[in-house]
Amino acid sequence: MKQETRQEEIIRVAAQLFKEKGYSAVTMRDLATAMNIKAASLYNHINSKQDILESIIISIAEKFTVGMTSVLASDATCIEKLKEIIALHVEISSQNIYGMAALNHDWMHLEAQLNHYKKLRSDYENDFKTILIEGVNSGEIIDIKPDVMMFSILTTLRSLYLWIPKKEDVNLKELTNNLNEILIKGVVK
Amino acid sequence: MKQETRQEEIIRVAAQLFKEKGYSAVTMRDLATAMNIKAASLYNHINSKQDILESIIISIAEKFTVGMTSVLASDATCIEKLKEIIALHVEISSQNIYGMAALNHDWMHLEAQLNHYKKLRSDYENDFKTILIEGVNSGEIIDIKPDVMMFSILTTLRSLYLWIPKKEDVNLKELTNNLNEILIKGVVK
DNA sequence: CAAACAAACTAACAAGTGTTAGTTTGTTAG
DNA sequence: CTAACAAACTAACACTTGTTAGTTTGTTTG
Repeated sequence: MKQETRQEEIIRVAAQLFKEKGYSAVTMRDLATAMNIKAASLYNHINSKQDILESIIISIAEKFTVGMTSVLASDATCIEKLKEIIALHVEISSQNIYGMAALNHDWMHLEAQLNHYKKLRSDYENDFKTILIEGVNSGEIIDIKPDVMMFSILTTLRSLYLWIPKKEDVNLKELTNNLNEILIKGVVK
Repeated sequence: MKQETRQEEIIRVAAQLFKEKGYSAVTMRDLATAMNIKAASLYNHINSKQDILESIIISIAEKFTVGMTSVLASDATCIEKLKEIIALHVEISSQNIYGMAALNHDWMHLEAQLNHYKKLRSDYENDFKTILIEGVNSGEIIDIKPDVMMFSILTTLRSLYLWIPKKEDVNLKELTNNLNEILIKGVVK
């Protein structure tokens, strides 16, 4: 277990605060209080409030990009690729609960990195859609607008952070299995 | 078509701004600029920034409560009740796209009405879960944790505002049908 | 011991915040 | 015409914001 630097600690605590109130509503004094120091002291470790947001969001967004690249590379069936994506979201969300909140709620407050983030996101969505379209063409998947399917599945996966149990891995495996059932086969018996 | 009062106009424009940047990041001067007046002039029509947020969120939350009450009253099957809930979300979301953004992102910035909102939300979720549990008991619905099913379906429905087409009603009917398929029967063929 | 460093501090700033007070303007009703 | 009113304005307030400058404190290293 690598020791956390003071900077990483600040970013981690900031993400927790961002989850509760959002980036804009969290002040540097709030963050300092949570760290038990004064606001000015934060600047010994970080460059700006904006930098904190960038660190949180971009690092997670890039994890998704890496994960999607590996899903695309596999020669699994479309349904299996979907399951891999579901597992990817459960994995990343469970390990970055607070960061996922910032990614979902506060990406629009990015400045220098806004376009970078947007590109990562739209590439990800395009890859996702491509997988679905292949499934439709091969007959694996129902012939409904891929946009709607992607939206439906992806918004559920993106909201996992709101809901995921911080408990043991057992529950995460079970959650993944349940999501596989629900998102792919639906809820009807 | 009832004429919109100046106050309603301010609240409508505020909701649009809130959708883009969130409640905290929108200043009264931003809102005033969007209305082509000075910030102080807003206060001839509204009491406070907080009041605007309350108007937006509570009015929509209560629409959902009313809708759920009517779903519960029907003697339809569980699957049909689910479809009614889906239709309810498409209806309310399409008519309150900006307001839904505030409801989803900024409810935590409510002050006096925070507890009221939370109660409406948890009652709604309990009613939703009750419907699912009935479906599981009657064998209509797969036997997976109702919490996970509710979470999965409800987060998709709650995010509709991000995605709904502002186009014609035809598309809304089609969207509703597609969501019925995807959320209930899944995407697999 | 002395030098170096990490990490805290106090004090302050310029800009921005929601909001109030009091006033002006133009339109509507008696 | 005048009284009433809706709706805008200017000016200002007390407070909060992110951030900088310069300093102090305690620990680690040569």
